[in-house]
Amino acid sequence: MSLKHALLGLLSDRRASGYDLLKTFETSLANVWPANQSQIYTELTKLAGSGLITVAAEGPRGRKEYEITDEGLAELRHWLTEVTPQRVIRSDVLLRVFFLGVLSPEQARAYLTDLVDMSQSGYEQLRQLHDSIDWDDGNLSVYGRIALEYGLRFNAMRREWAEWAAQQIK
Amino acid sequence: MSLKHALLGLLSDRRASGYDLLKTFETSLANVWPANQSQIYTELTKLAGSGLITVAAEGPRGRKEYEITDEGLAELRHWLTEVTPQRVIRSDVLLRVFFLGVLSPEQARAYLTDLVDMSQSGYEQLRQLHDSIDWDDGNLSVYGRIALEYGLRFNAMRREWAEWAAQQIK
DNA sequence: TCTCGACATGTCAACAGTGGAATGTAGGCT
DNA sequence: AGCCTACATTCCACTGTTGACATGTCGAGA
Repeated sequence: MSLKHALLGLLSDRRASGYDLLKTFETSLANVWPANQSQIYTELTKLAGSGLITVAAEGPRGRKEYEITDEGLAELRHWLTEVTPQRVIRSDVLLRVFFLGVLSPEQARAYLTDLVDMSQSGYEQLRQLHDSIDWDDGNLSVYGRIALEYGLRFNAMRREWAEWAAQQIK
Repeated sequence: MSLKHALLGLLSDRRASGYDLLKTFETSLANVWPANQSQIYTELTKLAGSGLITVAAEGPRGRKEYEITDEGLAELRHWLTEVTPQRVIRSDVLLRVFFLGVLSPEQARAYLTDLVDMSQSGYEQLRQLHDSIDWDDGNLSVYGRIALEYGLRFNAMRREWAEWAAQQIK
């Protein structure tokens, strides 16, 4: 159900078309809640059907600009404040760790050192992104920076863990 | 496709029935790859159909004990060594952060301090689990401890981040 | 002996997510 | 004028996930 709220969240900032939202998902939200084209258009139609958003304007090429309604904003606020977040995150990265015993110690270590690299490059990518944005002191900047900091810390943590883990294998 | 590999992984350690596997998912794998009963039974039937596992024995109450085949083991090894893990993890926790601007600063801060608590209790739960297990030096112990350590570090990281983030809000 | 809880499996509808195909338009460049 | 790219949407088939319902058996203890 989170795609719905991701779209409401983006539309709470500014009105946008499906195409605009698709671009936003490809860039800024790609690391948090990826979504593809078909999913976004389908969800927008559903959201408009239930009155949480409306078509505010139509443009060239059949472009439909959606705008959040009061009802949609209420739903977004409800989700933010009342709905308890999921406690579990499915992680195929970690799932593999449980079964590394079926591999040779060398192969298992290789998996973990690959994770070190993956985390390192993830970190650097986010660092670059961080430096390329000129942060003002608006809401989007404040919360965007907070989310980005999470990504940096997460990758740093995972890197250190994977380094430690590789050493644990005799 | 990871449920498939989770089941293969568990069966690579020892043969088990759907019911056994269900119990394992409820306890040890619940934090990494949750799965419910219907999903597990459906997947086992599919796996048996494609020859990756076989019914090795039948017991009382229609119990079917599954065993991994050589083909299944090969598939598991392939997944562990060749298939590159997903880079993105969907996180509704983090998604909310992007949109905290629609709330008052007090409400936004409350969300973050709730995350502090959630992370803290997650940490303590894992710490208890860690202390309640008597770790030998078998494969399952080695990799189980590594996975658990990940959970501890993750929760610690998230806690510190959420504390820092709450302070960023004016 | 009876009953109840744990054991054990199967099925189905609904929703969420993936990937690809199809279709067409507006505007900028040569 | 013609072409190409970016803009823009819709539909479809398939896979994965959730939750509920249905069904039945074994064994321990009252």
